Amino acid sequence: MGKDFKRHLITSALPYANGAVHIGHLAGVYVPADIYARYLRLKGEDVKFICGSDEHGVPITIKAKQLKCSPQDVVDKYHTIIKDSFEQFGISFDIYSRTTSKIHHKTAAAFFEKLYNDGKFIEKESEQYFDTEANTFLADRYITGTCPKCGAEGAYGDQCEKCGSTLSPEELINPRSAISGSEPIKKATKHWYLPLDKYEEWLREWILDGHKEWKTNVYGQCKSWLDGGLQPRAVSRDLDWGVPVPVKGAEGKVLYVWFDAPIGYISNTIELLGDEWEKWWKSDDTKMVHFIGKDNIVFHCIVFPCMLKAYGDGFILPENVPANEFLNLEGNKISTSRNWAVWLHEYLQEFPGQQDVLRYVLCANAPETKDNDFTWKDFQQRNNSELVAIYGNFVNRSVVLTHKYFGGKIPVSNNLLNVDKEALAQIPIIKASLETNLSTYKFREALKDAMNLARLGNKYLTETEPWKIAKTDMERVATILNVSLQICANLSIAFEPFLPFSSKKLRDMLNITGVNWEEFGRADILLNGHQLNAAQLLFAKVEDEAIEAQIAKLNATKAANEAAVATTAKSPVVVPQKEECTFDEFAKMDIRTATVLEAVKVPKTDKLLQLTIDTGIDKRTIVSGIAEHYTPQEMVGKQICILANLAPRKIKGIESKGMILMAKDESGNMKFVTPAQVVDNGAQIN
RNA sequence: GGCGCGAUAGCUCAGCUGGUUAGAGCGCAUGAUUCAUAAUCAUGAGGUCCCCAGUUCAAUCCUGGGUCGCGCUACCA
Repeated sequence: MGKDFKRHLITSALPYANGAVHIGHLAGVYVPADIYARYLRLKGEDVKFICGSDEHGVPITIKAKQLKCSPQDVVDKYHTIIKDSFEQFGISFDIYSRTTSKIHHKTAAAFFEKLYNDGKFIEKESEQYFDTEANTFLADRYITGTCPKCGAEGAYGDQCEKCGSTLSPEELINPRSAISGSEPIKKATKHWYLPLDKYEEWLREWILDGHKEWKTNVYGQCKSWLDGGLQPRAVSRDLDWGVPVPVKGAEGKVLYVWFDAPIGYISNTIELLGDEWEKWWKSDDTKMVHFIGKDNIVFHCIVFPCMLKAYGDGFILPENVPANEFLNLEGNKISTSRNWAVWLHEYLQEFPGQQDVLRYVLCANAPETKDNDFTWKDFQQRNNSELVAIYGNFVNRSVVLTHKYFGGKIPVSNNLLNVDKEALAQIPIIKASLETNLSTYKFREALKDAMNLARLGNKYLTETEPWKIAKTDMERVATILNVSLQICANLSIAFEPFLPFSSKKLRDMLNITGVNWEEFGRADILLNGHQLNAAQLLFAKVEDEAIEAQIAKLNATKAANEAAVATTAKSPVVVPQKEECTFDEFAKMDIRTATVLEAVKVPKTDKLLQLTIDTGIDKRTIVSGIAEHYTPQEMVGKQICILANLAPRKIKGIESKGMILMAKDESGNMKFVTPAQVVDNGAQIN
């Protein structure tokens, strides 16, 4: 905002190294970030574009277990795939490192240590699930069970991959340890928390007053968090994979990934620059921008800034956080677990040399303001009728004609007529629009600007018709082609941030090297008499077969998914028998019949019913999460079975004394258990 | 359930602080053209600006309510 920045630090979200990168990641984060970075470099700005793999956290340890290898093996595998595919795709990171690096461990530990020594954390004990067999605490991801929302088996303690709901371990039905398969118990453990609430006022001022120009989704999300009041957030976890907490008595604890990962931006900068790094993180004249997806807003706008603020020592804050929405694929959400994605490393193999096509389509269709849909038909159409027909075709026309009439030498421009002047005058106008759009993160619009330059070229050629004039006035033809070629040279600059491979190809054709933004807009980039190289096509048509093959591939995935669902429906996955228990243990449970007297929905909840029941011994209240399966009216008068002596618990402020026994099938339908015939209330069940 | 963001031509999107006939690209139709990867250029058809109510001389834009999509977040002893 008018501020004069000396350098630009650009970060893009660290991809999680338990899978490859797909078009959703690219469209949301890496393509826009790369365009931005390339643009600034072209302008001669001092730029560092930082990224790396995020390699800690529980999902990776689980993946390792599934694959029967070490977590290190997992991250090695995916880090390599991700790094290679980014590189081939032309994402121009200055460094792509990883959080398992020594330097990151050292940096992250030191960061924690300073905050710890400065008394910036609070310590708290809490109850966590603990696996008695494996003798270890269980992170959310290490607990599996039945999803309470969709009924799918194998949901994780933090999320169900089938239906995508966010969960907490307590919600899982029939929780099991992912390590031993046993039923976990609750146990107290100590952790450190960053008291975000202490930074609320400061955040308000910084974001709500100071950054009204942020995208509405980002600003609104931040405001929502701040208005809701911030809570202390745990920064450590009981786990053996990650950066160990550098404090005495913290054995078996590591930094929580969200604390660890953003420090990766810093450690990767250190790895890249050595002692120079501080200039990039601690100078007011550095402009830092985080490119992320919308699910990451809170970490980059609230949590990480609090960490930097707590650390102090001159750390700068992001100037902007242009978070994008999500990209869907053929009408459905992209899903790694369901393999519903277009994987970058597969695309690179199946469409060799066509990086720019995907870059173009993902930018043109980027989810900047709302979720968007990627379809292969659209991909084909944009390639064939935009890249090939407009941009590629114009360049081809210009170069082919020049070879035909002037042996491939730049012809001399003579008297410029009005048409020529008008065409050339458009170039700086387009440039200005590009600059505005790029600097405000409107990459879709910016790409349109660049395309308009190619349109201008086609229009110019059609209006001037050099192939007709060639019969009478070669001098005029020389001027026309000179102008056309100057437009081509400008195109190679305009498209450089978006389509670097094609720009390079175009420059090779024009036989020029190097580009800089400064030249953009000029009509004398190519000198008279300069020899061009042979014409080659900038873009190839994408044939129907290629698209059909991709769609067939997706259909196969869909069929496989449906088959998997069908199989589980036919032969339901039955949860294995629990650990043996003694008769005494069973006898401790007081299970008996009861009748529902009243039932009401608990206000402001989706799933809770408050039931008044007659247990034979008393009338009591039970809160049960069955509102999605039974209406209150249905429940009244029904005889049910309850666990009567379960320790009472407050749910939504209501004391619930006991639990209703429910049977649940594969698709998540819950049915209460009832005696075959009505019996007296309070009848014991053994 | 709470909160946030979105909803504008067949598709993808612009529409600044409310103001005469709501714009662009692609697709479609018609015409022109043939240097070019049957590419290009011109013209045109296409919209209850999600719905309802309100404020206003005037609302796509403001207010209230609702519907749908997505994200964050809460309850399941």
